[in-house]
Formats: sequence, C-alpha cells, structure tokens
Amino acid sequence: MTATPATCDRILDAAERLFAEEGFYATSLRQITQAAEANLAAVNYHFGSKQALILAVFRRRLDALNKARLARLDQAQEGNAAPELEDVLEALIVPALAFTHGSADDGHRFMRILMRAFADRDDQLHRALSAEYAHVMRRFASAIATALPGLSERRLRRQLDFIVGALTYTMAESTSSDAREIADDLVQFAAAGLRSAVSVRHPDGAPRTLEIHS
Amino acid sequence: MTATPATCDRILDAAERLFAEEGFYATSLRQITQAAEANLAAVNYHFGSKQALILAVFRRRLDALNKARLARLDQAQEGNAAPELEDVLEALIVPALAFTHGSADDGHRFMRILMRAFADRDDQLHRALSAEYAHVMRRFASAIATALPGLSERRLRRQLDFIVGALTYTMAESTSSDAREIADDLVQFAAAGLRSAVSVRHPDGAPRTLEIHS
DNA sequence: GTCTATACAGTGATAGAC
DNA sequence: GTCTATCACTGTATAGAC
Repeated sequence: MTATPATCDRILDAAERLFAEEGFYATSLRQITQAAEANLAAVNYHFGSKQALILAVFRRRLDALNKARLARLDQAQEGNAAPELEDVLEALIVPALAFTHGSADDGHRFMRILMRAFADRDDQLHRALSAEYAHVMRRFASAIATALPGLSERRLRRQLDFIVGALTYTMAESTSSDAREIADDLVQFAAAGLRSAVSVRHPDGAPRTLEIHS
Repeated sequence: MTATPATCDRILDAAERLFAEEGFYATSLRQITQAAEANLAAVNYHFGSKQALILAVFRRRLDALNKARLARLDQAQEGNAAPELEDVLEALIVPALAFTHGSADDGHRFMRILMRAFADRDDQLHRALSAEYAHVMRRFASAIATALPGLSERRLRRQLDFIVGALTYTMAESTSSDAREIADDLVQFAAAGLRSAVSVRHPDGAPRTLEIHS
C-alpha cells in the first residue's frame, strides 16, 4: 500500500478544504483536481458531477454527526426509561455544535465554514445584506433588552441569533401558508425561550448545571 | 412616457422571477436579458456584475420588509411606554412571515422561493440531504413527543423546525467557539419554547389570542 | 477499473463602435 | 445608453492509454 491516499480521497479532501475557503460556486473543478494532484476528468469518473462531489463532501461529515446524535439518543433511552426533554434536545444539539464549534484538531476542522458556505449562496451576498440591515437588528436587540432586562449583551445577541435562525429557516422551509398562525407560534416560542434565559442563568455566564427540569 | 418599464426594471423583474424558479447558479445572464428583452451587456452596464444584480433583487424586497418591521416597532413604542416583549417580537416576525407566507397577489409572490434559493446553495443538494437524514429527525420528533405529550403532530413538526433553524443558523453564523455554553443555552431556549407550546395552546390549533403575558 | 488528454457548448465579463 | 464581438474560463463528455 502507498503512503498517499487514493485519488478519490485526495479529491474529497481537497474539495472540502477549497469549498470551505472559497465556497462551492467560486471553486472550480480544475482548482480541486490540481490541489489533489489528479486529472480533471477524475472528478466525473469517481463522482459523476460537481454537484455529486459537493454532496459526497457533506455526506462524509454528516454521516458521522448523525451517528453521534443517534448514539447519544440511544444512550438516553436505554433502560426503558423515557428520557427527559432536555436529554433529547442535548442529543440533537450538542454533537452538532461540537462538530462546528468544538476542538479543531481533526476532520471537523472545516465543518463550520462548510456550513457557512452551505447556508449562504455567496459570502459576499450574505455579508453585504447583514451589514446593510444591521441597524434593524440593533434596534430590536435594544427593544428586547428594555422589555426584558437582565441579559448580558453577549447572551442577548446569542438568543437573538436563535430567533433569527428559527425565523429564517421557517421563511425558507415551512410549507404551511398560514402566516399568522406560524407567526403566533414563533412569537410564543421565542418569548418563552428568552424569559427562561433571564430567569435561570446568572447575569454573567458563570458555569451552571441544567437544573430547571429536575 | 412609455407603457413598458425601463430596461433596468425589466431586468430586475425577470431576474427575480428566474432566480426564484431556478436558483441563482442555474440562471444565466443570457436567460435574464432575453426574458427582459434587453441586451446581455445591459446587466453589467446597469448593475456591474451578476453578483450585484442578485444583491439588487434582494434589496428591493428587503428594504420594504425592514421598513415594515421598523414601522411596527415604532408604533409599539409610541407614547413613551415600553412595549411588551411579545409586541417587540411580533414586529420582528409578523412582517417577515407575511412576506413569505402571506397573500400571493403582489410583488411578494417570489419572496419565499427567493429565500429558498438564498438559504440553500442548490435545491438538489438540500433536498438530497434532507431526505437522506429524515429518519434522524423523525426519531427526535418521536422522542420529544414522548417526553412532552400534548402537541399535535403538525405543531410538533413546526416547533422542531424552529429548533433546527436556530441550530443551523448558529452552526453557520456564531463566532463564539465555546460549544458547550452555546449548546446549553440553545437546549434551555428550545425546552422553554416547547413547554410553552404545550401549556398555552389548545391541543388542536383553535384560534386564540396571546394572553400568556397579560 | 483507473486515469488521462482533449474537445465542446455555454458562462460572466469587457472593450469599443454606434 | 445600447449593441456586437470577443475573451478567458467553466462543467461535462468521450475516446483511448495503462
């Protein structure tokens, strides 16, 4: 066996790195095959198309992530006892954030920027829009801080990220067309989440254990 | 004055429609200019680049959306009385969902599919990944239903969309690198939101007024 | 099977004539 | 302002070498 990985894997590695650095659209197959020291046609031979290569790059990481999620859920469910709500949510959330915001010493290194590249079609576009409407979000953060005092600026910003994430995802993905009903649900969901952040956490982020549900 | 709009506006209209139907990447400038009955070079003359055209398409709608948000927030804040938390959140959320899930008779018609095109780099990729890992989300929906009975399937799915949206956005956007702290916050945020959905709403979605905060 | 060289139609961008 | 012609570059397909 040789010291260098097979062509197929070298392409995957190079593609992941370049996609994360420059985005899918901006990265050409010629860049990828050159970095992988492979021939241009090798991409289509091994993967079929650029689209399929992108999918393969994601699949390699998401398989591991979802395996970790299900393992954690299995562990919480073993012994026939139904797990607490918080345990279920931890199985869903903790592995995901460990992959994107955790230690940077293994293959997860590019997962976060890969998610970025996935989430927005083009970094430039997303950055431009964020900057353009940043004053709107600042006004809302201020209004929330007035209506609900007691959150540090850092935590308020994080909570607002949760809300904007839920809203953005719902705007794009939801299939129901009853805007008012969805909005009512999201307002209630967000308000409950915000209030729980004030009532449970210390004003500054001192370490804590989740005791709210015990 | 003529009956047909200026070239610049015809390009914007055609671009918005085609982007929404086929995505940014799949739509060529030649398609757009042909549909707008304009010359190919007119795009670069009026907007500078394809990237700038995409930005202009979004800006036209997002300007209106954020204006509506701020107007609603102004209205809630008038009379020197600090608005309730729910009123602030409604100003943020209701106009957004009205734009994407509201009446389809005006220029907002394509906003939702435009958001789709914005959120995922390529519909095919997103669909493929969703289908591939749908069983994971189904298992989590089931575990949540067990831990927290009383939500209809439809509402549980919607709440789960909120959580996945917040998680996805955080994975891509958050700058902090403390995975455990963010995860703790999100778990708590999601749990509080879920519990409030059970305790306030009728089991089936009967009309209601938001009375939780009064 | 694995990989290479090469050709092809279509892309965004631009310079310069009108 | 608008248009034509042209550029370098893209993803893809295929014929054939090893």
